[in-house]
Amino acid sequence: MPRTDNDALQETLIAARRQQILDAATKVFAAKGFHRTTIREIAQEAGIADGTIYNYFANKDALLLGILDRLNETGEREAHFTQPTALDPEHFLRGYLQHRWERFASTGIDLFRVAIPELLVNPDLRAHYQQEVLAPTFALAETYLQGLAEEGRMETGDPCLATRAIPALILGLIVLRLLDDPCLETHWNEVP
Amino acid sequence: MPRTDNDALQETLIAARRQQILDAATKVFAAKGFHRTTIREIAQEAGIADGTIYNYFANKDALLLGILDRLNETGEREAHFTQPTALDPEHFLRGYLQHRWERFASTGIDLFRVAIPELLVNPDLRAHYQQEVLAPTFALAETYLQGLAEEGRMETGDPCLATRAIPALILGLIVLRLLDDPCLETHWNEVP
Amino acid sequence: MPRTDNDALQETLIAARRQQILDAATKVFAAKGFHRTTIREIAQEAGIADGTIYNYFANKDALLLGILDRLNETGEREAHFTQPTALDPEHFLRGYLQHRWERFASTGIDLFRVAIPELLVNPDLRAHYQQEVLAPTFALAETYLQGLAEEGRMETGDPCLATRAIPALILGLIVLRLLDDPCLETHWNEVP
Amino acid sequence: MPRTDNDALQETLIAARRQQILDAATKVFAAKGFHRTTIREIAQEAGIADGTIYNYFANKDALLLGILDRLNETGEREAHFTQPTALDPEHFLRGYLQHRWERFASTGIDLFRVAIPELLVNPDLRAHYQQEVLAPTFALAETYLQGLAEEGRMETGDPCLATRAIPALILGLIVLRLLDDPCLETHWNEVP
DNA sequence: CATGAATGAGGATTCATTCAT
DNA sequence: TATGAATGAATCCTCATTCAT
Repeated sequence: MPRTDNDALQETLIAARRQQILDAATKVFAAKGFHRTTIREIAQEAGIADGTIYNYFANKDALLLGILDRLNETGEREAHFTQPTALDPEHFLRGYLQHRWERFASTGIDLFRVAIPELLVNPDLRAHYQQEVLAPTFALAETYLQGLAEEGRMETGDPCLATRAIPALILGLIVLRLLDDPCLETHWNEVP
Repeated sequence: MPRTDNDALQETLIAARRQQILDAATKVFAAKGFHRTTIREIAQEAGIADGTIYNYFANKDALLLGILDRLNETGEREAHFTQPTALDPEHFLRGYLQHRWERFASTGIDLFRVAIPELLVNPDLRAHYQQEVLAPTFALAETYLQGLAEEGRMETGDPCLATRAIPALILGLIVLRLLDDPCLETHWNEVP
Repeated sequence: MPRTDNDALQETLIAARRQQILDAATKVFAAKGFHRTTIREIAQEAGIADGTIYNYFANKDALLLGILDRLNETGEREAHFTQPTALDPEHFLRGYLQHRWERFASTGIDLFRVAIPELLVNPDLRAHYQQEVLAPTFALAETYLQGLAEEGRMETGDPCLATRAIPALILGLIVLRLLDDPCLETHWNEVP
Repeated sequence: MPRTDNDALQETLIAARRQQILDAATKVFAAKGFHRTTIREIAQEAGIADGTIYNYFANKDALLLGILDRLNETGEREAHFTQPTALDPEHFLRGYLQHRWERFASTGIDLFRVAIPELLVNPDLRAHYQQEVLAPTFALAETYLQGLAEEGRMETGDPCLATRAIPALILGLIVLRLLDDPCLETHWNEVP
């Protein structure tokens, strides 16, 4: 099946090039901010020509969207919540946090530095992210919490605020860390 | 002493004009982001000419610094921590939070939308803010906590992380709120 | 009335600057064609900075529109047709042609070199010009012709085609001239 | 002679491919104008890859030249003028016009839309066309007219201008038509 | 001090052309 | 020959900043 093989190879190459570009973009965006970064800088970081970027992304904004999509684990996340209801809540939470933490703490922190500023400031991006990522995630979490509450395994409060507390704490720590808080930089791994 | 009177009047006028410009800048920055906002837009919002802004601020960045300085309550804050050691910790904390909350929840949230993005991304600004605001504040808080711990009124843990927890939670909630989380928008006032 | 005076002066200055820019644009467009002309070249020809052009015209296309508007004499033209019905048609036609000829032959030929190419090729521009200039002009001419026909002073044919014949001839001569026909260049003034 | 056969076949294929490309180019140029048309659009219209075009034409300008050459009937035309001197001028003219008309009215009008704009604006192209096509054609026509004049079969005037009149009229009508004159669109076939 | 026209450096984006496969 | 990804020069336009009035 030469056609199929070729197509598959093509897609692999294209995906690889896209990743290469997004890696470069993430690095430079994180260092200088979205707006202060020029396409040329990204291209140089990626070791390609300016124009090549536009063979893979429609424009500079699309680079940001591509980066944000890397934060999307919505699909994966679902699995986490539905699997292990058997465990007691505390253990589950601890395990869940551990997982998220490792993921973000290591590779993801630069993604945050890139994503948060633009999300706060760009309404379109914000709406997109809210719909595609945050809303579904919190919906899942609320469902999960309600399940626990009905089983009496957890004190009920406002499920809405309850669900937000932990992510907010994490998010806040991340932001503080990104603000160069020296204490958090030192103790980052003890946080969980 | 007419000179002095005039000078005083002058300074008042200058300060007023600066506030007028910063108000306009905050409003537009919050709506469109720092980089997407033009000096002209700020001038129009303030009802003055473009060039006039440069009579009060050296450049566009200085507007941001001016806005950030409004977040500075370091001086005030010191008073809070030193005053009421007598009260029991929980009450104090609750009262302190209430105060901070009201302040930020109302007028301050837009300031955050302006400040956070640039702080995350602009190293100079970040260093400035870290030194001038965050470090002293946390230092005070740690001192306060240690005082409590020594008096045995509070379980000791890592003072560094402990101090960060509450601000991080608040910060995280603010960021989530700024991400248009519908739940937080609705329940914003019940958060504390 | 200082306000009024100032405003009037302002408008004069603005109009003058616009003319200055359009003059430069016409010259360079005619020499190199719309697309091969850069904004920088126009600015240099006009002796101003690149950006200044954008204080007076929204974009490069607007320069073209501005130039086309100079071809608009629709309002004036109306006067021509309504005035002198008394004269016999041949004299009128001759006089009318003479007038148009002098106008275009001298200053206007470059305008044509600029306008025709883009009109032929840019549908939006074409629609605009057809509606604003050509249609009204021909409508007037047809009305005029019909008046003559009813008075029996002229043989009737297809008024539509009849009206087009003379302008088409002129237009064709202009185009041939613009194609560097040596004969027409030599005898240009004898054409009428 | 296999070599020769192959070569002939090759040339046929090459010519066919060139025509295919020029057809596509004419279509897209006429719709969007030379400068607004990209090589990619032409390639897509022709159903081939971008690069393939460069195996048949040196560059984008060469496409235009190729299209213009299709307007060249100089060789053919010569035949027309030399053949039928016997007929009386009016009949000849009428027949000649009819022929030219049918040719241009049907397939050629798009060629004009492509050619005229660039001819007006591109000096090199203009010189080329003037020398190769217009000058010889008019020379022939003038010779023909002079022949008629000498035979006394036609009133003499300025032969130069006389020769230009009819082509100019046709050209003008074509341009008016290309400007979307509704009357001419309707009555196009009655024009001659 | 206020104004706003002028400036021109800077940057995103396009696209003709090349060339390795 | 055909392909189409890569290239990078070229250009329109924006906008922070200046300065004469």
